[in-house]
Amino acid sequence: MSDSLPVPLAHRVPDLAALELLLAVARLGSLGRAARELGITQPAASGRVRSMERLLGVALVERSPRGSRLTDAGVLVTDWARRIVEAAEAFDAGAQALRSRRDSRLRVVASMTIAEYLMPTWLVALRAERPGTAVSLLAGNSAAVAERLRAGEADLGFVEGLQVPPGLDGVVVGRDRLMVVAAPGHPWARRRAPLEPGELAATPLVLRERGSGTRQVLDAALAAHGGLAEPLLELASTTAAKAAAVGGAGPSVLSELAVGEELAARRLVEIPVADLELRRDLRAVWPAGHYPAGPARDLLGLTWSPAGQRA
Amino acid sequence: MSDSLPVPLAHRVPDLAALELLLAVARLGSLGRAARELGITQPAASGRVRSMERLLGVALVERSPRGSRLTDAGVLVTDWARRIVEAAEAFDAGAQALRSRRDSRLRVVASMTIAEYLMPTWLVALRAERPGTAVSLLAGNSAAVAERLRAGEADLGFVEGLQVPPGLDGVVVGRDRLMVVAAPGHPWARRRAPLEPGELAATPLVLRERGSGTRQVLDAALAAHGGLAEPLLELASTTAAKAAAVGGAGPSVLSELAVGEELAARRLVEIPVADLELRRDLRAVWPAGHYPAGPARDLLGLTWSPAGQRA
DNA sequence: ATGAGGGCATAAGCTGAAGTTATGAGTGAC
DNA sequence: GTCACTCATAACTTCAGCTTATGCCCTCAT
Repeated sequence: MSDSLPVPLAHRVPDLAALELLLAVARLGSLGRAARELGITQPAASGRVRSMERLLGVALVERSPRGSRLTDAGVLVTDWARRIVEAAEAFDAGAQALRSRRDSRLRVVASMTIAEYLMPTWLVALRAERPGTAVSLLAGNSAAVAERLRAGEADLGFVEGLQVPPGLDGVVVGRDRLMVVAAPGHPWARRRAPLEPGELAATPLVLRERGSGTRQVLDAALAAHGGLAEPLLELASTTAAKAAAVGGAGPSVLSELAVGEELAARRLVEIPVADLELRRDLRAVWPAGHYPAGPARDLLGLTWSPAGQRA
Repeated sequence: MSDSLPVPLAHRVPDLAALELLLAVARLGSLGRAARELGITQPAASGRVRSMERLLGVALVERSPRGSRLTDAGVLVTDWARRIVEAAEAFDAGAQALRSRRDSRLRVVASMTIAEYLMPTWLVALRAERPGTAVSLLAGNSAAVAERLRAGEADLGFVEGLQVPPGLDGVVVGRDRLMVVAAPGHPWARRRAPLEPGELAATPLVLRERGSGTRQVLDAALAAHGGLAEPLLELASTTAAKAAAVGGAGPSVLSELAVGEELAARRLVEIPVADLELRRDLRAVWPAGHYPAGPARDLLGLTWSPAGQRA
């Protein structure tokens, strides 16, 4: 009767190699071809799929002497697997940029929020379009971004802020909105009327520390409504603030980029606020007068229309 | 000079167990505590983190005699890792529902699109709110969903369609929009003026097969504009159509749910169309007169406000 | 018909990654 | 000074997963 620890996720989900193989089988229609593509032997591929089916308790692939097709369940599983693999690709692109510090053809500096939530996608896109461009990524606040660019230590920067830092030129590549969020159990989640700005300002919140971009925007927006109350908690990272809010510590104000997953899974709910503009621009920036060329221009081109603009 | 095969992703990205460990270290502030939480020994955790750092070529954790904190790079990597782990959790929730066919407390039938793109998130949310609810999931078209519900073989269904199937009651839980998409290199991607419906109707497209929900909506919307031209390709799954469009076979019309990732990464771009309503409702449905109770009601409650409504 | 080729499964053997236990060393609290 | 906590290192063990070698099944071309 061991009250055993919860089985870790890794023991219930096939590993990346297996998921990649499944995608290859779906695409190529044969275990053997998929095996060749991944550089393993056919029996290895056969075994991987079999152990994956055993793990999941569902038949995924219909084998026949003329090839293999996905079963109905296999189609679903493969689509879900694709999500994991895509997240892994983004991870890889980001990690590679963290590693290649020096001698990169493109040196990027970005604010934390952008580096966390947007950069991996951009890097994947860049890799697809210009394979072999070595990118290095550094994260820091707006001042640090500006500093590095002016010192010639970076080719392209990204900041979220109210205006372009002095000495730099830039273009808006997207917008971000701060949202008031709370755990679904919080009283605010059951309100019918939107929150009044004054109410928000007067309530102790879970916030990032003073000096963060998020905090600055919020301070500015609430200055006209009596100013921000003393925070309930002051945390050093977006993730920590999010975790505190999910855990029910109190309402928080976070970037919509940061809470997409939490909203979708209902771990947080958005609290509408009346008449409060919490948008901020996301900008690509570079040293004044030096419009990006080469790889920097390639990356800039990728950031113009996608994701961020939808809101 | 072996022109070696590309190194598979799995060799460049740490495995799930390592990523989970990293998240635990970030949360708990100590390798040992994280190890205990995952049911392994401290040296094992220490080794896992070390090999992860070796793989990525970046220091992730700052060890000290009183605990461990993430480095700057570690914070970024951890946030990227969280995405992978969340995708894996969704995968697991979905897979578990595929497995437990019989003797489940909640039997769900859903259309393919909903099962693929929305159900995993809902299941994760349900698991968080009502742990231990055994769910079984079956996917099929609208007619099959209705059939199972009427036969009492399922407790709750989800369909995307223009109206509620006969014999069922339902509520709208979200909306979906079909989008015209093309590879970034396609001439339509460089248009300035939006596409005219007549133009769209007259162009051979990459489409799902006749009978799919997507195809029906498109047929109906273009009936007034001369009807759909003979398709360029007719494919059996959304994924196949998406892959063909990404590969440049031609423009396609797909659910916004299906193409989020591709748009963000610029593998596809949306082509605006003038004056064409391609929305469709996503509905939860149940046998007429039998409003869901128990676990079915719990799940229904989760689907009401999140994701789908934003558009 | 019959052989070639592609597809998959099984069996036997090997290897290495990753776990365990056991231990030591640094740091801070009391 | 000792206890309680951290983490690192070393030696040993185990087992998952690979490879090679084979065999069967099916289809298609000769």
